[in-house]
Amino acid sequence: MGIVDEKEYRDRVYDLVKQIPPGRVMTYGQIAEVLGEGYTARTVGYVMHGADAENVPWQRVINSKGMCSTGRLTIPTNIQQKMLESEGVEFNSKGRCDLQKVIWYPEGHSPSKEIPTLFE
DNA sequence: AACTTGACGAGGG
DNA sequence: CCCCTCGCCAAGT
Repeated sequence: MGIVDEKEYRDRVYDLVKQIPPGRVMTYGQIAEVLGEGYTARTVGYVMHGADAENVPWQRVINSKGMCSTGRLTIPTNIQQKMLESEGVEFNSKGRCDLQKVIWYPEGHSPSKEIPTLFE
């Protein structure tokens, strides 16, 4: 009808992130892949800036290497990792976690490419 | 309206 | 494995 009932670009990202269970993670690229056209890993990362204000579990979104990408801006380095560790995600000395263990996909979606093994 | 900036990722060296 | 470059696209200047 008249009023646009489409969700805002950002809300689609936030809604998906809210579905990630504690102790599990999704990567930026994975989110872009699930949401489809118009989304790229880069833009997903960009919209995540407003996530904490929207009550979104932003700490559950990490990069494709299994590392936390925060720490360059206002968010102190390692805060994200600490938050994930407190929900049970383990990181090695290089700050990487085993994506094969903790990565999460929404119902109906599965990995489209190989998930790299964590090499201690 | 043009240019710059990223909480990214794949590929090459 | 590490480092650099390039492509990506919304948002802010």
